[in-house]
Amino acid sequence: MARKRFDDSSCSVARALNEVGDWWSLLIVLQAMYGTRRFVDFQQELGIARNILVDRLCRLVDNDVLRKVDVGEHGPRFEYRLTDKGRDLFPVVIALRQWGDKYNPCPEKPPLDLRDRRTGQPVRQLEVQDAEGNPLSVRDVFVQEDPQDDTKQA
Amino acid sequence: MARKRFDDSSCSVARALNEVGDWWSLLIVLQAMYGTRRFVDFQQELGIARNILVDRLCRLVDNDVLRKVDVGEHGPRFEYRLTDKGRDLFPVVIALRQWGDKYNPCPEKPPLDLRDRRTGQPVRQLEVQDAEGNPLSVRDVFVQEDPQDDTKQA
DNA sequence: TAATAAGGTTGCTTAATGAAACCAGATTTC
DNA sequence: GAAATCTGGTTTCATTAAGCAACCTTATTA
Repeated sequence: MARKRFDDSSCSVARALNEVGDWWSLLIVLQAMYGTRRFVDFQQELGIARNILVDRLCRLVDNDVLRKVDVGEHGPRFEYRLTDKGRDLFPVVIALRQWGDKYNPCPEKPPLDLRDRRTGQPVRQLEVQDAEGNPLSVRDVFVQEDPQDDTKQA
Repeated sequence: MARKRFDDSSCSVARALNEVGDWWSLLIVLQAMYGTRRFVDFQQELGIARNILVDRLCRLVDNDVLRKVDVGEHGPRFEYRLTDKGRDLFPVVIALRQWGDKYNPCPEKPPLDLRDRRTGQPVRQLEVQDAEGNPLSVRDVFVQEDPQDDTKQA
């Protein structure tokens, strides 16, 4: 049967995964962050099947993560550009990258070295913080229960 | 054909997605962060098919994201608990949650209110920062090229 | 002794993935 | 000016994975 969707889930993580939680969407967003904008370039850099790429690009455009722009001087030529919503996936991608670098480093080459364009300094390790900026682990947080919230759902 | 895997990809994001990038794995990790540990509880709270749950739990255990513990006093009774590696997905989950809350809020109820257990203060918005703690956007960073790294791959 | 619970496994159906072929409009090349 | 090329797809088809429901085994409870 069809893959289950979470459009109406009360969990925002589930709803987020609904938009970018498949195998390709986040990688497409990542490529876009690297500067890729054209259909053929996504196809070649990711090695994704073309029909799947069409499907994912359309879905990302529908979900306002990418914007399809006709940049053709003579004849149609399209670019897929990140929207603000798409750019706001930056922390998600960085969090995944740092986790991957920590636990599944590539044996052959060092991890990609992301740096601040202005200072040349490396990007800081992401962490969940409290109001004062102190690091928080899973066990340090709780869900403030809402009186109206009768049932917890996925 | 089979879904493409990224085990050998040079991109750590791709390798990370290989482990937790399908529709269910991250939600299972999320549930585990909420405190769920038992097979039936995962099944009921997520509404996932049992065979798929078996598959995902096994994969997460294989990838050292979860640990399967026999807690049976008399007879087998199992718990699936987060490992350190699994707990380190906290920033990923929080980043996704904050993104989801910002762009796809649930119309009926307010977003889950995550708070610091110690102070009761809400969790701070995640952001990518430079060495001094200033926020960085996608456009503020670049990849420090490695001399040995001849080809960029997905 | 029967019923229930935990933790799966098996079979079946349907949906999604991937490869490759094809296609149409525009452009460059010969 | 005809042929080849590029871009951005669409179509077809074989394979795989997801979802559902039924079943199964061991252990506990009624």
